Amino acid sequence: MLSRASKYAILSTLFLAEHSSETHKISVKVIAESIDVPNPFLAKLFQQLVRGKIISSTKGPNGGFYLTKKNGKRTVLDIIENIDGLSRLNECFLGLSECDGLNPCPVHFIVEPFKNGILGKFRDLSIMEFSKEIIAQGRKLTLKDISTDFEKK
Amino acid sequence: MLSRASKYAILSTLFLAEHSSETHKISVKVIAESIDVPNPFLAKLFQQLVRGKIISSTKGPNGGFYLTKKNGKRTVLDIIENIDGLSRLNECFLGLSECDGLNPCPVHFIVEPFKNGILGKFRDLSIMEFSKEIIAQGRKLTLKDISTDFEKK
DNA sequence: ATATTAAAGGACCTTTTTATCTTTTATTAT
DNA sequence: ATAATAAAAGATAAAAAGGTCCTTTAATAT
Ligand code: FES
Ligand code: FES
Repeated sequence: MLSRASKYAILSTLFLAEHSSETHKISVKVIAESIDVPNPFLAKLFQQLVRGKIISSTKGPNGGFYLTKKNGKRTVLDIIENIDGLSRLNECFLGLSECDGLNPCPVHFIVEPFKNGILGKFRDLSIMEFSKEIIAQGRKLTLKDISTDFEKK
Repeated sequence: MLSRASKYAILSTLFLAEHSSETHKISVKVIAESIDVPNPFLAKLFQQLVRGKIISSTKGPNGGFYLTKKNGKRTVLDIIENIDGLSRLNECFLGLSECDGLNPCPVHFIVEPFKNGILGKFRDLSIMEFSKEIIAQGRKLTLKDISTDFEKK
């Protein structure tokens, strides 16, 4: 449904929301390691997110990526739109050319409320609001296998 | 979430459920054209479904693919398992390594009931039951753009 | 028996997605 | 000014998914 690229972009942007600021920029390297995403691939994604004004960057020493207040008001849906385009979110679960009530596939009426739920959340909450929710719930958004953390302990 | 291959396989098997029988076998070509799926690609998928005993085939004149009574008792989930494996169905929507309540991603509690709904339907209904539902509702499961049908009219 | 038909099997090709590498450009601390 | 730093840009590569083609095998109608 979402490409890996989108997922990386979402998690990384939420990471910036939580850990960066205009006075504390973060390099791709740090982010890539924190959430366990391939470094140069993430760099590419970030370039595109910067062009889409979803995140911000500055070059040079103490440079890196960060969110401005304005950036924080963008939505997760903006990220998806920027990376994957919106069409992928609206695909029929079984591949029919149209996903709507006109010629619904056998699972359409299970899929539709889910889609609306996800879409609503991605569209109506800003990145910053989204992030606050995550912090409040004490979640760790990393692709690292958390079980390895337990072992290390 | 599902590969295109799985989707093709599901729609094609449901087509067999509706249109084939032990005395009326259908060739890949006919099916591929009916639901608008690439012919040789579908042939490969069917080979695999036959090996998985989800559909049946006979070679030679009047040969083709069909469902036995036993085949009809298999489930859509069997098809998915046979083509994609089950892991793809259980992936976290945002790519976290585990999708469960332990470290749920921000949309986990929207995703989970959906997954359960889909999974339940795919697991608890046999292919034949599934098909009857579709017939009762008068659905057309083809990948063809239906709007072109309107134009042709 | 033979020709015909349609699936099975295996090799191969294309496109898309994911990932990497190298060079250039901008920023800033010294 | 200069060196160091980090992103931008662009070219390339590897992997996965999707799709095609050709030869072999099995079934059957004649
Ligand atoms: S028509 Fe298939 S999910 Fe909507
Ligand atoms: S943890 Fe992300 S969907 Fe379940």
